[in-house]
Amino acid sequence: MKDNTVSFQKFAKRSQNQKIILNAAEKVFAEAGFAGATTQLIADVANLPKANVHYYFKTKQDIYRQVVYNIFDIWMEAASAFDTELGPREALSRYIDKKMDLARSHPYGSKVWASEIIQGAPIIQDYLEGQLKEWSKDRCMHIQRWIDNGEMDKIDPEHLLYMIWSTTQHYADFAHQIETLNSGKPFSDLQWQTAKVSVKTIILKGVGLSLT
Amino acid sequence: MKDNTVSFQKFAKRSQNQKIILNAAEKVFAEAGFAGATTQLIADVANLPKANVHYYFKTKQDIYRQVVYNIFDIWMEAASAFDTELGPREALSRYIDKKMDLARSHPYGSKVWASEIIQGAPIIQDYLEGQLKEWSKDRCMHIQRWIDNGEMDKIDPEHLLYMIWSTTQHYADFAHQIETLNSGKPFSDLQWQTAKVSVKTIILKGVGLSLT
DNA sequence: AACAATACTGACCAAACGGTCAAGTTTTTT
DNA sequence: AAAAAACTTGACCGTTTGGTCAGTATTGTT
Repeated sequence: MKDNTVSFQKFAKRSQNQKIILNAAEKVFAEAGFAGATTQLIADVANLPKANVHYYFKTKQDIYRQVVYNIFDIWMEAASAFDTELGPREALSRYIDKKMDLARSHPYGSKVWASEIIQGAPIIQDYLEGQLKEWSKDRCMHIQRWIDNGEMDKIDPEHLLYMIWSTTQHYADFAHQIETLNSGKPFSDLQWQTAKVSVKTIILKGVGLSLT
Repeated sequence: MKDNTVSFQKFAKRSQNQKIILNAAEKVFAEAGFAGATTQLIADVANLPKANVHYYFKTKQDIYRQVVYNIFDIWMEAASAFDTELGPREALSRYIDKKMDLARSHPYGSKVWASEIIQGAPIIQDYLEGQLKEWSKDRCMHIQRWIDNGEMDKIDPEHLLYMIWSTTQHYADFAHQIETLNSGKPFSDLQWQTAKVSVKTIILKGVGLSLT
């Protein structure tokens, strides 16, 4: 009983501080890029001395690596919302919903991901070639099947995926631009809802599916 | 006659070297981000000594500023392809075409632009609030008019613009990811054409317009 | 040919950075 | 209670970076 408690607390402390650091780092990496992010700034945002940050993570790259891995995990979890057993309308609709929710709830993560890819995926390349490629191929295959079944228009599945990715992530990555064009104000609940509906309407109709 | 030649050559030399530096810088900024780009690396890519780079540009920020301004100009030039006098189908179709061409011909510029916005537009904010906002408002107004005229579906014009921006720019900004999913090979001419057609087909049909 | 203006460059420097470390404190185990 | 393990931190250090500068070479002007 006592042992369990102790062990748990030990684990909790370490894990908790790492989480604080990673959250701070995600924000700093998103706003400054990998090179522009300083360990000092990450420490400041985490409200810890710099040396303490280095106690939990050996190098800046290690922090960055962990941040990117976490993002990839969240992305892959959302990817499972693309449930091909539901049929094209429901599957695509739910997937877009999930990705829009993610754009709103994890804007920093999305930005870090975007920067990582823009700069040639120096860290995450393995995952792109592995899990992401596998997932994409599988989903493209199912989309093609729907097309062959006459359930939707003849569209190159690959480009449909890219359109969903780009459009949804745009609301996170380019949030600053969107906010500027929105009189400097972040989207309201209603505006997010409108965005969601607009995206789903255009894409679903665009591939020959109705919304309802 | 002689004066003209001399003046021209003087001008040409300065302007030519600046162009070499800016081209190198665009690539370096795209691949490393602002902070990760070193003046030494820019100089190496431009095949010049670092001190020579600083002879033409006082600071790294000055180079970056110029690169971003140039990109904005190119973007605004493409924006004029959105000719509202043509009617929705032609206007949107040509605009998408132009943006896809730009994604292919100026991938570095697009990446620098994306990074600048992701990081909060520290340099280009004035232009976002000025020219870009004006342009967007004007185009949204015209789209709304088309909708009111029954020429296309009732879609929030703002989100239609975002979809076009994000989808087209995705082919530049996420080119590395796309290439990875394409067996590590860059898009062929045919694949670019397929991409163009796919994007136009989905978006145009998605807002109630046919391609032909 | 003499002069002036522009172009070029190696050597240098202060500042900032990632990372280390020794000396401490707190927590856990025995 | 005392030993061990984990955590915390200010001070420090080698390296890298943006930027300078003095001196040279080249080009243009008179």
